[in-house]
Amino acid sequence: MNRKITLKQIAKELDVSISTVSKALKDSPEISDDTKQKIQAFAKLYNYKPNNIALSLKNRKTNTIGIIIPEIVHHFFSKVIRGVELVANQRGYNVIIGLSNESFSKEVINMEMLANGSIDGFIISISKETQQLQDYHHLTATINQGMPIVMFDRVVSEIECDKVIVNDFNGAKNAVEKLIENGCKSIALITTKDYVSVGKLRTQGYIDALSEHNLTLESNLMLKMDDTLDYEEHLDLLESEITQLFKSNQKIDGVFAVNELYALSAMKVARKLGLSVPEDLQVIGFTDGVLSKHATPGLTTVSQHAQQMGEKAAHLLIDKLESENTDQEEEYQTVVITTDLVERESTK
Amino acid sequence: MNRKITLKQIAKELDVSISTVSKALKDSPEISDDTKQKIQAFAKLYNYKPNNIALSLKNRKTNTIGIIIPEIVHHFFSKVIRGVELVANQRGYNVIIGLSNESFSKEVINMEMLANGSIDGFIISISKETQQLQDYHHLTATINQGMPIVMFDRVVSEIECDKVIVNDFNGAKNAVEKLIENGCKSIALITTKDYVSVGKLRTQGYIDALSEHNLTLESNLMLKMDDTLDYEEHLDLLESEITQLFKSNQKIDGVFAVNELYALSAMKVARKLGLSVPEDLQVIGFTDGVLSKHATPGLTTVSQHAQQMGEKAAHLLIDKLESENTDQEEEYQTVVITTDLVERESTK
DNA sequence: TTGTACGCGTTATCAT
DNA sequence: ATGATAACGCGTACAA
Repeated sequence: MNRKITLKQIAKELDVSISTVSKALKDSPEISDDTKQKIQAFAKLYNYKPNNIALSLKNRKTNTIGIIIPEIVHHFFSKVIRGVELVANQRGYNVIIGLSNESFSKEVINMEMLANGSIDGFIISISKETQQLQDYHHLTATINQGMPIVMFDRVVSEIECDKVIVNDFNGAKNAVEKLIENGCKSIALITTKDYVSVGKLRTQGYIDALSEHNLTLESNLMLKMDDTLDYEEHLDLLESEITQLFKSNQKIDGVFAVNELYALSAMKVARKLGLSVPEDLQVIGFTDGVLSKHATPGLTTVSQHAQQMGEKAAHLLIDKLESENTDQEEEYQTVVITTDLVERESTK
Repeated sequence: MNRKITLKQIAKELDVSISTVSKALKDSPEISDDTKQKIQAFAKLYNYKPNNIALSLKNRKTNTIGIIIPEIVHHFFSKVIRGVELVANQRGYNVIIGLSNESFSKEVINMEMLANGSIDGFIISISKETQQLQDYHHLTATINQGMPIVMFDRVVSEIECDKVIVNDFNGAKNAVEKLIENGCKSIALITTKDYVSVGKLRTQGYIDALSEHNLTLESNLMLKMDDTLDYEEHLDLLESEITQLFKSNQKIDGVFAVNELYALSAMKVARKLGLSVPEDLQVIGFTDGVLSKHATPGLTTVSQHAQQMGEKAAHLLIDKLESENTDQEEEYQTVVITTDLVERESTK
């Protein structure tokens, strides 16, 4: 068991001072070639590596970024993490994760835990509960401590910081316009309750698309699901509500859903009711998931480019961290990632 | 901008010594109630929290565990992470992630980066490339440094450490036996090349099940895919190979696949060839993914309980970390998580 | 050319 | 009851 070796131990072993060792290891011209060689050889032999914690303490910089997300078992978020990790690694940073599990208190606790020196900055997408409570004191507190934050996807206008979002409004609008172009006359919307920021924007895109094409907005074509239930419960309720929706509005020939699960459920219910997709009913979902690709028929989706969002968020954060010498110019930017419509078999 | 306050600053502000502040904040009986109150109130006001990095340095303990995985955009691994994070948080630890992206060198670099003081121990599932190269020096080096490792899923017998695995052999065997019970006479296997440890074990389970039930093992019913290609390429090749398999062996009435993608592809190809599942062909896949549940028909699977694996791995690691006072009794355990057969519509 | 001293923030031990 | 000091591991300004 060869515990990690320290400068001190090398110094003692070679009978020189600690600073001599330190300098020798970074090839300082102050040290004679002789001793340099001796020390470097010894260090190599014992595989010396400086201790990160000591460096962090000394430099007041951990080279670690924290990412706080509501859920990790979710394609969108895991892709974002991949993007963050990719860029972080390239630029010499580590990534530490905190899961809020959609809970406000876990989000707060997690952030406080990490903010006490463990990391240099946050990348965060807030929990549903936080969005409902509209309590952002933990975010402002963190920012006030001089720790930069980058928010992504679920973003809050009250907080001043860098943000990375998707053009939810336009993405949704384009999707609905696609349905209209494809001949749909009666398009249903399946969305979440309004407090979820992204759901709201996508709903607005749907509304605008309809009105711009002179289609009347019918409130009974808009299904708003409560997504605070657990998965199974949610799924059951979802299917019964969609069944209800289709049965009481037989003219429906298009569906726009704000996420993958809703879109898939719509297709499933359609099949049960004997409607064929895309002939009788065309479906588009907003998502970056795997299910769409493997569904039958393949689901046409609005792709969110999650990994790209993660990459951009990481760049923004690290840029801020590494320019923090020149403070005062508190210029925050909001980067909008453009969505793409990925056409599969659920549309004509 | 209220930067984080330190003991030193409090001491200066209240005109006492640093150690007085430190003691007062932990309610030491050495300090008079008067000063304690004063100091505690002040600390509360400025929201004092001890700096984690300083504590880590002093205690030589970071209370952080590192998890190294090949890929995060994968249901199995993200569920494992969720399990690890859950337990880690409960027990006062943070989690830092490193992605190897199935590359040996990235795995090594990541581990070295974290091993220099950033974390107390590792939870790891090694990359395919590492399995191929059979180079485990980074693992032994880490262990020799006194840093505990827990391996999960993709495990190596040459390395002595705690391990968490799934009963790949039995899970596969049970699945194939299920097919046999359901009347299948000619069961195909879709698996990976042999160097992937889990694929090997599952293949062995298939072989044993057949031989125990006196079914002859036919090598042309065993399709071994090379999974080092990229996703799209892999998928295309997969489908053509499966098509080939089905066409040249028309008697096939059952398929056991070592992962979700292979099973789904089998169903897809079957549909194209006009075979109906489960009437003409029954399919079971080894997986913990989302696709199975939402496939049509729903795919019967061998569930791996990924989250439970993560939880167990975290407990093992933390147990070891917190008992390390009493060394010498180097007792390592291998925990086997039992798989379940989740029956859906792809079997009778 | 090498070594000493200090500081990063904290706690524990040992004075006063 | 309070304070000074050392130590965790490192780097660097300054002294020898």
